Amino acid sequence: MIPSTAATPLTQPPHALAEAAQRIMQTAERLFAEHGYAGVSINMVAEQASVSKGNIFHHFSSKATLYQTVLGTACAEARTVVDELLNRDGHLAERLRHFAAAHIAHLERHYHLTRLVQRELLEGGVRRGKRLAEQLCGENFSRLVDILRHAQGRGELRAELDPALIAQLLVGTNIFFFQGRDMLRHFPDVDFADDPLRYSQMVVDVILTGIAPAPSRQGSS
Amino acid sequence: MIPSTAATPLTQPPHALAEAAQRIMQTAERLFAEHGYAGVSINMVAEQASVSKGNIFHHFSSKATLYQTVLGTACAEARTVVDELLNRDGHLAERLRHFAAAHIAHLERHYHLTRLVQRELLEGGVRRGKRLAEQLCGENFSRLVDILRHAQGRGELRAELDPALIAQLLVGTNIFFFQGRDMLRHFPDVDFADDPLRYSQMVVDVILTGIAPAPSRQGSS
DNA sequence: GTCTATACAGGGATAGAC
DNA sequence: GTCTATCCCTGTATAGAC
Repeated sequence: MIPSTAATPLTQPPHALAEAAQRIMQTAERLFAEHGYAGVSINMVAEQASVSKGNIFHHFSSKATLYQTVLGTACAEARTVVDELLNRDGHLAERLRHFAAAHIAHLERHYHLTRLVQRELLEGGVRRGKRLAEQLCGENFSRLVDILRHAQGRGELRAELDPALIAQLLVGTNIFFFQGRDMLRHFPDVDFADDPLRYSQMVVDVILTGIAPAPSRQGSS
Repeated sequence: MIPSTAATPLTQPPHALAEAAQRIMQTAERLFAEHGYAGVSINMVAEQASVSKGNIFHHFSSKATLYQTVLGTACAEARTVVDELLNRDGHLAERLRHFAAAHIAHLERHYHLTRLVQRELLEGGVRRGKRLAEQLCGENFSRLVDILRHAQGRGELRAELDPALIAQLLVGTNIFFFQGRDMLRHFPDVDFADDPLRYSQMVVDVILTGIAPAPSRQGSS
């Protein structure tokens, strides 16, 4: 259970942070992602960041503050990356393919952050879910929905579909890939567990055209 | 970090368990699901299950054993439920609709278990991922894949698609729904966060027919 | 089988020297 | 700004009474 440290702003640019503080944060990000909040001790962080325990409390007033700072800066980073890849035009199919590819690549590149967010979703409950919604994903999600809605206006997306659902589907399938990966590897039927990009392109393909055979439509890709 | 307690059999029918032990397990299931392994103390369990701390160690030799026993019996339960709903015939579309509805209802009914498995996926790493794959989901997943493969043979499913991917998509979207729910509630664009059944039916609809408008196809449903 | 008492380790956090 | 020493609490686990 993470005690709420008043209303610390979630986003906090790393301006002029002592190098020790940055090492602490990098280590903490990794450890929190791997073991969860309760599973990480300050001792662990101190050891692996090669700083003293007291030093951590000097930079971050408590364990909870450290956690929230880590989550916040990591979120800020994600926002800038995801932000730019929504600005792009062309036909919806191409844009979604590109988005999915860039998105899953980003998730893999920053897999510590990915796991951290997955954990936060799981542990955060409604209160911290709101925080995430407003400060991490809200903007990105809204833009994705907007794009889909406009495409719908142009007739590139079935009118009766909820754009928000499609957005959730696009993002969720990618995120969940990494969550199920360790299990998927052990399913003999699955051969895409080690190829995120291929996975995401296949998913987009299904989302675009469905699974039923459509003899009267030109094959995509 | 959960120490591995040798090779305890994961499935363990609750035959002739003292009622105290059952209370302990129920409480533990809930607490582990909510707070994760490291976030739960034996004191907490003892308190909320109204048994003494020592009594827990009498029934379960350690915290790790308690956790694995909880996970194991919960898994066994899930297996029997999911098992039966794959036996059903008719057109693929109808079967999948039925499956998705029953599946998401099951996940909601047993949401402690759902969260527990989500956590296990997240924290388990490759080793425990294998365990989950073999003992919890393996059978069910294989059967789902088989059904899809047969449907593919009958031409109800595009030939170039990987059945395992579709299976992962069906199951994953439902599981992820509950994970993202607390965040989804706060997105103004989202109105399905409180209606799992509707969500799952919309998802199946997309998976079946895709998002692109298809004037030349009869509407399903 | 169940509970009480207790040993022992490790956690978060603080005070104060350098 | 950084580290050492230390406090106090909580957690796991055991021994033994009922």
